[in-house]
Amino acid sequence: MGKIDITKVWTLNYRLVVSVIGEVAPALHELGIEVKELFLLAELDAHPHPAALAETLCMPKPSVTVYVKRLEAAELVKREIDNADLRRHKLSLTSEGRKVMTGGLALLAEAFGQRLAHLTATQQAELKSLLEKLS
Amino acid sequence: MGKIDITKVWTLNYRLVVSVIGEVAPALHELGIEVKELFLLAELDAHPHPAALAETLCMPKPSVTVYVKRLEAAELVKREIDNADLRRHKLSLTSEGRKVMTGGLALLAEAFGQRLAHLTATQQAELKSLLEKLS
DNA sequence: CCTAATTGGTTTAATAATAAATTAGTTTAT
DNA sequence: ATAAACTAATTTATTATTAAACCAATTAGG
Repeated sequence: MGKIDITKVWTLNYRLVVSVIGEVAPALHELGIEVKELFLLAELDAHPHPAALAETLCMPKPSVTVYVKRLEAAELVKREIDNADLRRHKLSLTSEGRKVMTGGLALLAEAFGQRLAHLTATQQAELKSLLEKLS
Repeated sequence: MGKIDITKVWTLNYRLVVSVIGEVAPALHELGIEVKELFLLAELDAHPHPAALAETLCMPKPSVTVYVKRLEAAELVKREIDNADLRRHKLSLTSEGRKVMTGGLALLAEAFGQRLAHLTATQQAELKSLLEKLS
């Protein structure tokens, strides 16, 4: 069992990710959101404050500001002051926002699922387990 | 063996990718290149024409134009007319460009390798094999 | 209590990325 | 030959992203 080529593994995975994103982007655009906005919506329940979203999504805070502004203008996200800490903005999905998030994740799952379909159920579970160990 | 949650697998993997990129970006910047420029350099031997790079890297052609211009200005890439098809630009790494590419990939391998180190050699090989099936 | 240091978020100013239109060269079919 | 269709790459004009500087609220230490 020789050492694996790290760069090769990286490249395989990176291409997988960018190609799925490229595939899904036009359909998301129909839904009215950008790819990163979907990722933000998807994390909103778990991380309802801009700073936490920036941290989780590995993006700069000003980017979160911009996305949240747009999503708020589109009435997919609601912003309130957090009474526990008046600096914070407590974000939440509107019901329309939740619908768009669900629909967007379905599109993503469809595109990524087409790739995963090349694996057996056991292999899919194995992949998930390996990725969990990498976190 | 129930069905796996596709979105969960996606999220695990997406975060892995963006966090490795975020980790490597500052070091690459020291080297004088951006992350995507490294990916472009790394594909240059295999795909020496802009259109092929755009296709392989899933990026629009004008982006390739911009990156190649910068890399050429930095003397990391050389551009020639392809005598077999005069519309084409045949790109190649300069010796400095190859050095930078090698150094950049080493930084990437270091960062990604730290994650992979959470897996045994067998698991790493398994991951590689699964990703190959997904291509 | 104050003041300094931190944290949360935004704004501004600048750079990065890209869609749409364009130019240059090639191929195909008369 | 030559017009039409096609392919490679670039340019232009616009939008997206972000670093740096900022303001407001909070917390920690005298």
